[in-house]
Amino acid sequence: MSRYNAKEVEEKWRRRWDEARCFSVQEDETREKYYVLEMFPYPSGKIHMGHVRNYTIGDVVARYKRAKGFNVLHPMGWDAFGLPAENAAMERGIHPAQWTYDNIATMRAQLKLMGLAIDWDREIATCHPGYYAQQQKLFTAFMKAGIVYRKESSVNWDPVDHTVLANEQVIDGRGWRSGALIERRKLSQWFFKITAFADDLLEGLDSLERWPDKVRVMQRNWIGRSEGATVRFEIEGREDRLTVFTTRPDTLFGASFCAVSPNHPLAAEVAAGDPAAQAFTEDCNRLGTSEEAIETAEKQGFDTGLRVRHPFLPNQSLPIYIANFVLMEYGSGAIFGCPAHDQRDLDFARKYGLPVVPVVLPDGGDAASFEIGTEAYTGDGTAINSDFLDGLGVEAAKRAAIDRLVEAGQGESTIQYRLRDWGISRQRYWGCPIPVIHCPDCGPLPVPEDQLPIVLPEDVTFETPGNPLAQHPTWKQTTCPGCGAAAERDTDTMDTFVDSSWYFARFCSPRAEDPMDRKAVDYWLPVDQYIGGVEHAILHLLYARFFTRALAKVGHVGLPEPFAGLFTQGMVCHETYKDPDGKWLFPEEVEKRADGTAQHLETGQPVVLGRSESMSKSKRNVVDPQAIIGTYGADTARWFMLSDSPPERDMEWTDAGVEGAWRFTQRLWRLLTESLDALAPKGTAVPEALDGPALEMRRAVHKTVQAFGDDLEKFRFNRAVARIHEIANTLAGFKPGDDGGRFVLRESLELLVRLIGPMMPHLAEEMWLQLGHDSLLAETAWPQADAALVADEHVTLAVQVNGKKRATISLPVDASEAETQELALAEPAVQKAMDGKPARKVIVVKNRIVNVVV
RNA sequence: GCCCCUGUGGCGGAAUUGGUAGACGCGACAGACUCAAAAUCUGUUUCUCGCAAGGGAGUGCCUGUUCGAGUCAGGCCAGGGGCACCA
Repeated sequence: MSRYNAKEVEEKWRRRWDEARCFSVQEDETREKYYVLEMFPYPSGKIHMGHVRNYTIGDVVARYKRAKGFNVLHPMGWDAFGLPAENAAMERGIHPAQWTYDNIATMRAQLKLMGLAIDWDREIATCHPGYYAQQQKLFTAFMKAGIVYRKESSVNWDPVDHTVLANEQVIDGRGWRSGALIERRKLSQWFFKITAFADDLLEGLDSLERWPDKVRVMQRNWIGRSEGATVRFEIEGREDRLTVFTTRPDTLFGASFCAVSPNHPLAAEVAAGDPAAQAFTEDCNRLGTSEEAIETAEKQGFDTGLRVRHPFLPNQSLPIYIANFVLMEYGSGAIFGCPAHDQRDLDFARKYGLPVVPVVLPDGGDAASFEIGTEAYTGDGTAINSDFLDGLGVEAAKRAAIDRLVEAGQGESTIQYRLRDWGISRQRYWGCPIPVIHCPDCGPLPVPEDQLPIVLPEDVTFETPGNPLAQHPTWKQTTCPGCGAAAERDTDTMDTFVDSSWYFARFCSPRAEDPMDRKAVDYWLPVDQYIGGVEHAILHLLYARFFTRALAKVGHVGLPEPFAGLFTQGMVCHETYKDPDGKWLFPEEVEKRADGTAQHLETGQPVVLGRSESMSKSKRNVVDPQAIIGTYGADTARWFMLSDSPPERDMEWTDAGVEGAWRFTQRLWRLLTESLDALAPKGTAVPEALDGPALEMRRAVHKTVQAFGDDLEKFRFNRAVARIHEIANTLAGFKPGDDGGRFVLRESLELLVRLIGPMMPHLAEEMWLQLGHDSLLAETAWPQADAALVADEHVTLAVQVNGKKRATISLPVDASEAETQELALAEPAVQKAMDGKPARKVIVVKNRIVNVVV
């Protein structure tokens, strides 16, 4: 028989699966469901190796669970809104919709080449009105439920492009596209009240047992819950008070100043009457929020001349500064400074000559001599110099201080979060329009449901900078749903993270007239296994968790957590190449030599080999999946993706590795074709007596079936692959002598084919056909190992003398300790190592090991 | 600065969770087949001493717990990731 022709065979089976509609699913209350989902792709143009890895892993899970009898939902869609489409429009004059749908068509075709077990009937694209119309309904429902609100906030404003930029789009204080100096501007924007769910999102993490710890830790830190106290300082000579949040109310007696953010109302008030203060706050704001600016900026303050009264010491007062390191966004935008026990406060106090009074004594320290030098003491200890707190530990002192604050009406215990509400307004075209009408009299009102959807106008221009929606001559003009007067639409669109915060729910009923069909989501949700890159560990996954809670609140779903299981796969890396001028080169431009050096294929110039890095267009270290699939077939690409590296770790893409995978597919095919003449007929019963090599072979295969299943359950695909190699090696050396042997050969091959089905589905189907089956392997149940064959009859165990292996012995499973010991001591090598000395102790661990201590 | 993860052959990685370290693959070397090449097949491949039989060392480093440590504990070192003026 000829070599395996991947191209022909793969095409054939993809057609068969399509024709049989294998992967279309419906709700079926009589069957247990399993929802596998990989993070849907952004249609950037072409699929990359990261997609191949992601969807291969998901497809193995989907096909395996299907074979196990689950009703498997495995859908695909497109995260299709976003800025790159607008950039393409500006650069090449293509309409964003055109660009996006073209890319989707290309990428869909590429994904189909992979042979994924996907229900394509459920395909969705977030840029399609059928999707974002539903999202607008959700927005208005959230508005009514009080989960959405409008607030003025300061944003990064690009004065050249007339747009708001995300922090990541501001580089060294300049817009990434325009290069213009970014201004801070106040804009009214829509916010999702994610902070209302902060505690619930935090607690929910504990229930996510099938999530990586790493992701849970990252989310926990991001939410950043801090317990502490609010203190309301009386301001001398005024009626109002200065509200401050602190996690260390126990250090109040060490307070030597208060400070407010340059954006604090009090700072604004002072600045209004004092040009020097005005100049200072403006200076602070100019520095902006870029990381480097923060890193290098010195602590600076401006004394307002105002003073607050100490809450526990009526005769003492503290100065109020405006300080550049106090954030308006966290707490109340004001702090009290205790220099002795906070490094930042200490730096500030030293600079402005403020007192440094230690109020926490480290354990074992001496109160009389304890002094603070250049380092604040932030550890545990006992309160000193603190009146009624003296002698208490930090925790007890915190409680006592809070009790006293409450008694005096000057504060209370408070919980603060680092998490901030989610601003979703974007001044861009290619996104979901925010369904709100602004009326001069009635204010902002949700668009009534019967007027939804608000569809994006197609006739927009990208020639002038700014938001095309705002510039459209007529689109925004409408009437107020409240009073009927002329009013304007909100011209902002939603952050694209909103689109991806509920798509998994839409997949349950992708064509429903409402955002979702409650019966369908109740059946399918939660996603049993979600798979994607760890780069989404915080934002996307947190937003989706928040969104699900919000959906529950408005009655669309009945559960808080969208993803019961999460798997974060590693990246695909490749060596990097540079020519002598330092220009990056594509792998296909480089020829590697046997001696480890490399040269440029066309010019013959030497090539500098760089370290392996995550594949990226900018470093050109990319390999095109379509080319690989064209050369070797999808099964080979899938197999290589699963080999060697554990899926959670970064993997290295190498030519040698792919070729190895390709050789193995050929080897499997040869193994089958060369065995066909020696097989027992299909359906032959298990022979009554099997012994010798045939029995050994049969045992080995059944053990593989058992172990392979365990590996898949635990996402240990690389070990599962290794087991297939092992059993293929064993099978290649197996010679079926008699009818028993012929039976075992058939059984072994059939089991092998069924195991590789989820990983190399096309090859497996073809082999299944060659083995004489007319049913689809995709519709065949997962094999069950025979428990009697999996259990060992004999074990080999090591014999150690003083912890050093000296021999191995073989004996029946569960042999008695006495028997084991006797056999172990009888080994010549053991006797030699004991050197004539008597055994002081012999440790026998049944079926494991013997250790002789002399 | 704070939090988290990872260190095993030339390389990717296994190791029944405290019990035979290096499965499986890649690469390399030797051989078979071939006019030749490719493909395929058979060996060898942690380091080290030795012709061999056989010994010794070995999972980033140090200390400990244990009959026994890649695995557990403590302390270092190195690499990676996340957060970061968060009061």
